[in-house]
Amino acid sequence: MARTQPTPSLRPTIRDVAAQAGVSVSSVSRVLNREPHISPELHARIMRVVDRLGFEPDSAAQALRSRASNTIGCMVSDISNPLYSEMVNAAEEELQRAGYVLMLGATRHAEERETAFISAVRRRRMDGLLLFAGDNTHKDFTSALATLDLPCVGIDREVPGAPSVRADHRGGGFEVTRYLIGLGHRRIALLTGPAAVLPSTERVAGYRQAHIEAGLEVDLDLVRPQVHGSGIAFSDVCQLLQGPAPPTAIITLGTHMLASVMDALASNGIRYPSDISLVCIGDTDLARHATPAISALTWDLSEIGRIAAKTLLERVRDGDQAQDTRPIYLPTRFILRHSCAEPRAK
Amino acid sequence: MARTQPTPSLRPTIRDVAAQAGVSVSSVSRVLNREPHISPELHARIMRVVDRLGFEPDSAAQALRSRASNTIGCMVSDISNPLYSEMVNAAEEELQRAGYVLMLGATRHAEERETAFISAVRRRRMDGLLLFAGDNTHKDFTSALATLDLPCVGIDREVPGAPSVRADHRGGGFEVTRYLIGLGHRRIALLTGPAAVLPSTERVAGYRQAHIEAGLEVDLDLVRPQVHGSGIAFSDVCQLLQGPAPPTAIITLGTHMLASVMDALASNGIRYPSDISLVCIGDTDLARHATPAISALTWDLSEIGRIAAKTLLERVRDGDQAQDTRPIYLPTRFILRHSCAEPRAK
DNA sequence: CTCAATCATGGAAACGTTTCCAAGAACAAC
DNA sequence: GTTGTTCTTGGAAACGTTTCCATGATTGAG
Repeated sequence: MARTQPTPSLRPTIRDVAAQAGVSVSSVSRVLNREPHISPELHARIMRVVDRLGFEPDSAAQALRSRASNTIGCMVSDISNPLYSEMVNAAEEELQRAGYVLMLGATRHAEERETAFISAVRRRRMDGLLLFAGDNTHKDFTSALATLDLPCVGIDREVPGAPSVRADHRGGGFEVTRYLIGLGHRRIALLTGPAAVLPSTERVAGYRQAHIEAGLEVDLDLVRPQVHGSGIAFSDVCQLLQGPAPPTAIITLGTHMLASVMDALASNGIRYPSDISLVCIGDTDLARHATPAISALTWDLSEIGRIAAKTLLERVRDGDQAQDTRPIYLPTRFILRHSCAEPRAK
Repeated sequence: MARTQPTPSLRPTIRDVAAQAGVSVSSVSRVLNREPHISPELHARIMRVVDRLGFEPDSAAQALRSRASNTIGCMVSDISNPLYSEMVNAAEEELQRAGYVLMLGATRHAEERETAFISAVRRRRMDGLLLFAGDNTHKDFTSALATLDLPCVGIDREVPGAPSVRADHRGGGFEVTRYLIGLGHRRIALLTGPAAVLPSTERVAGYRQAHIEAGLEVDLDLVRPQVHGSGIAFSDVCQLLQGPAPPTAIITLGTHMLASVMDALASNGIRYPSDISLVCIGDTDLARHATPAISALTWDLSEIGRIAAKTLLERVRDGDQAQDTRPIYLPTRFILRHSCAEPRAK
């Protein structure tokens, strides 16, 4: 954090441009900001000098004076998760096109890093905030966020007073569960993310709903929210398989988790679809190319990222009048492959 | 870009703190910046007010005055590529720990977006720049970069005057090729990224070297640099397989490309390892869990990201004296699985 | 022809920090 | 007791923009 003594800048300032063009500083500013009431001659004269000098206005000075930094914050728990990186990628493209730069804050699920990022957002005068799925029980974070008073958009996350863009995880969970129930399964394990994260909450809700509609009880022991990382699913699956009433079907996340579920099946000598049915949430190369190929629930990640970015930009531009905070839902799609069958007769 | 009229800030400024504590503004600044020669009483009095008011210094003003933004730029072609997102993730962690924020610029392989990002780096007074692998024939970008005069670190990329952190792609390419040659293969296809990107260049060099050491000719028709995206590998593989002298082994990138190579094999009725041998570069869930499992070349992505970030931070802190620009190499590791065999006797 | 409105520009005051400079107090050395 | 140092603090000038206000030149309505 050691600050060094400022050296005289080598870069031309707006004053240099004004001097060389023989006009006032405010005229240069007006030309650069495309304000009305400027004569063509003045415009041409100034732009010539701007080009010749290669003048680029200083963002810090602009932000200081005008209170806008052309910067959007992006808070995500784990950018190395392909689900997130694909959404971030699409969002960044949209923001870049509009002249904004994306500031990335990876929280790694730690609330202190979430609140720290909020502080950075405020100090840096970011113009908007993209909030990706995260633990909604973090109270300190929620209250820090509330003090922010900044255009926000939630992605697979509820944000008080802000719109959100979400895949229909509840509907997806429902559809997959209903499909498995329809095949005759009665003990369906659900391996999903941490319970306090919206997609998981919704997924479990869909799962329950499917059971209720079929008149079945839900055995909560079969619902296994996984802490982050890939190691845990393995032992959970082993435990379920070796328990007194093992599941006949497993629904699991496609990213990270699917691989360790497959490992667990293999090390217990269990094969799909004959011994157990398998569905994964979030399509992956692995799901597509495993043998047999694995049925998967999928949705358009890029589209979510794009819509979120566009929605946020609208709010940034319109200021406070944008009060439509209804969530935007994107459908999921169930891709049937060859990983499911009727359960074995007992 | 429409700027609104600045409203009187609700947030306390350093002046408010000074007034409430009954001290001068410069004293507050000194306390906040941990400068020496401050009496404990003054320190306590100021910090009390800082805490009570929840004062957070404004980054724009700091950047304007001190010419440091505590911001690191990160230029990457495609953040949705798991190879990159994992490195970025590790780098971000390191930077965050040091109090820096990462500004992401995804170029999507377009030179205009590369130069635009350089401009953003300058305008925003970023303190350093992480440059991920990209097309090294982009002259406009190279010259724009040269004018920047900022601490940089290349990742799987050469940057004039700056150190770089790289996996030993040449060694990896050599090792894999030698292994396949050792099995008896004489026609080994190499599907890699665009030729002008360092890892591909190096990989091809290793591939050639292995051929030369074995006294074999290199058939350049077998070396297929792929343009970005996954579609192309499919047709390239089909073309090779259906050609007059099809390869008996394929080396392909693990990310994106492996899946379409497998598709191409399947649709030509060709099975590995019996009909053809297969190795992928960059380990993935798919490589691990395909049947048979696919031998893969791997390396430590997180470590690369961490080292790059640390190296950059050193350079940012030390200013210009850090003149060691030797590349830092990380080893690759070849994981033998069951996707290779001796070529069929003709 | 007058008076007001609009246009086109310039001057200067912000924005919120850091840092230079000055100055008094305390302290040490002679 | 004088004379330098070193501490400790305050005042004020930057940093590079945007934007308010002022001013003279046009224009238009009556």
